[in-house]
Amino acid sequence: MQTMNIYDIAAEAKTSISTVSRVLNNKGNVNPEIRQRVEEVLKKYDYKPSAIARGMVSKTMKSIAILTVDVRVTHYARMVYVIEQIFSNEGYNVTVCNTGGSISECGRYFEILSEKQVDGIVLIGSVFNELIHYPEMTARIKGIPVVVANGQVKQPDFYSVMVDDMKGIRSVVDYLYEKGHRDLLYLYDLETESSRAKCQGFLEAMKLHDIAGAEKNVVHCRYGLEGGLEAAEEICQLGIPFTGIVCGEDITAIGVMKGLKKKGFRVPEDIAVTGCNNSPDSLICEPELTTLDNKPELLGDMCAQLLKDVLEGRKALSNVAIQPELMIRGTTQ
Amino acid sequence: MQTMNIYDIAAEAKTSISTVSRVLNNKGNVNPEIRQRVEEVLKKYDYKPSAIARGMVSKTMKSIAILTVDVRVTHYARMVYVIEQIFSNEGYNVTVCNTGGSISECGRYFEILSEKQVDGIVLIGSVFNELIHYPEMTARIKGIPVVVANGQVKQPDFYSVMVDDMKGIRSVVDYLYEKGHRDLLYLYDLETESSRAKCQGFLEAMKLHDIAGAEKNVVHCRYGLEGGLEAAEEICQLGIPFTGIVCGEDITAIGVMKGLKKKGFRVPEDIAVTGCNNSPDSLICEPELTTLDNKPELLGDMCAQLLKDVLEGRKALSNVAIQPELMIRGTTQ
DNA sequence: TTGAAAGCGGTACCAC
DNA sequence: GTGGTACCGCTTTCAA
Repeated sequence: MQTMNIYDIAAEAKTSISTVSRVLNNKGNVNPEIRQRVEEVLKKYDYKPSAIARGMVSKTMKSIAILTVDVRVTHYARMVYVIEQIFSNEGYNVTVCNTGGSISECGRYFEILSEKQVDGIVLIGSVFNELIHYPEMTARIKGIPVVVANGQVKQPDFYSVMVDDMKGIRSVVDYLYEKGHRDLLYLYDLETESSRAKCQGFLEAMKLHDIAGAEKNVVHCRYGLEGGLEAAEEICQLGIPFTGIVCGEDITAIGVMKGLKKKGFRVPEDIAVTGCNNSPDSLICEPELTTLDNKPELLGDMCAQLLKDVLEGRKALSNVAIQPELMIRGTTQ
Repeated sequence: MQTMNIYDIAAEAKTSISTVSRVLNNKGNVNPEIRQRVEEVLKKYDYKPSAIARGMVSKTMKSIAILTVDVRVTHYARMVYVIEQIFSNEGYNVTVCNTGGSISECGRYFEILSEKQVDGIVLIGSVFNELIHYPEMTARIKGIPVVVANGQVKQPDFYSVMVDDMKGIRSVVDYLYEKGHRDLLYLYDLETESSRAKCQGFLEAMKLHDIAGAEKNVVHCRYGLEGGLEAAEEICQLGIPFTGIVCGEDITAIGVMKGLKKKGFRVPEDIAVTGCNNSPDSLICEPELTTLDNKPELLGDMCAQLLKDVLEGRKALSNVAIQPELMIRGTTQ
């Protein structure tokens, strides 16, 4: 049994394809008797209309794409998950693209996605801010609505949901200040808009607390556990003139903590450590990590809703920024 | 400027759509002069052929789907990543579906995917073994090749790449035995084919070492950190008649370890703990977790290659099973 | 209420 | 080499 098309169904039900189409989509009036006949044939062959043929006329396959640096990063996966659930519920399918942070990879995806006429795109990660410098890339998806999660690309059809990273880190510093910490180090790894905002939040908070010279206390290291370990090494060479280390990422914070412990320092007794992301990792390490929850699920949800609004013609420009929330755990006291 | 189609291009280049199609696909011979003309028009309008229209005749949109319980689980995300990279390199796009482990969700996805005529499907996770009991579900994707990662569904068009979980756990027990352990507990959480194989591996290994009554030492707990903590509680109530705990999942192992430490037990001095998956988590916890590396990247790679083989008409039935490898770390001695 | 027919934007076959 | 044309499988308009 070859796979049936609408003509076969019409023939077997002794009617026209127009009528079959009508019962298929519940559109227009159909004589109950004929409808009955058609439905029987439909069932008999377990007929499924071709989404491709349908897409040919409707100009949409009901699909969206998510571009992310790497789904293996839990923080991104959490957003991908939420967005996928929301859109799959509406009959969309969600294609996932790992760009590795490379703009040219991103461009390659844009090309394919535009040929496949996806309905919308979600860009996860503030790396995609760079796109603003590559109009020849964004030109490839002209007309396709794009939602950037925690990033802004000021171009037509680009929308954003922001996370207030700056304020978030400020609240971390405020908290540490309250706890009596004055000598804080800020450790960042990735160099994205988001990490810059965090860094700025650190500096602003220090200034607000009248702590001078905080600029010297901003240090860069490689991303990840290894990066954190290396950073701990360096920090120890400075003789640890700090009572607290504020990190831009949980995993780096965890690495730093491991490194410090290896060197004989106690966390939090000798030195406090904080991370950012409220990742599952932060509950695995010991002590559990005080971290900034930037609510990836909420972010993903808001991105999905915003994109849906745009696709369905609503003009709901979400301007609210997500406010991270401090999760106080064992690495600070 | 409306988006151009092949007719517009042909008109502007003063030729026929056939010729445009030829230069587009580099098929057949085209007079260099005309080709030149066509290419100019193509460039001028930055023309992109519609993949949907193309799909209409070729019956494929060059897309595959990956079904997984939950991409937020790093172990799955690692496979998704690898498969996505391989297929996107070939011009495919990869849609990701989170079934939450529910067969009916899986069925819903099958329906959509079959309407969209994906070229192939990868099922990640041995939960999908259940499908064998739901022929009405698999009927929905009749004709679409499916590769199951570490699972087997004996039906036409279903292919498998297996991981030898049983042997893997056997090697864990062997190692612990060598280290002098005789009283081992096996802790499992999920109830999948894979977890059953692991459990069987445990029992077989114990039998091979002439340790009787191992069946009583198989305990179930909830999945995850919490589950592990609860399990530790229970185990402590047994008075810990064990010197080692073999776990089916890293995260559960980590939970158990945390729980035991809270109760004053030392790992590995008082009790050894092992996990399974060689997840990043296993490097975060302290001490670092001895764990079975079941090589998700390799598994993903092999699934992708197998699917490609099938799609491209090669009959490369991969029968080799992946052999997990023991990563010895700090939780055993 | 129904059906014929015109697209949708390509591919591929077949004359010329 | 080139162009006409018949599909691919639907939706939609328009007469009947």
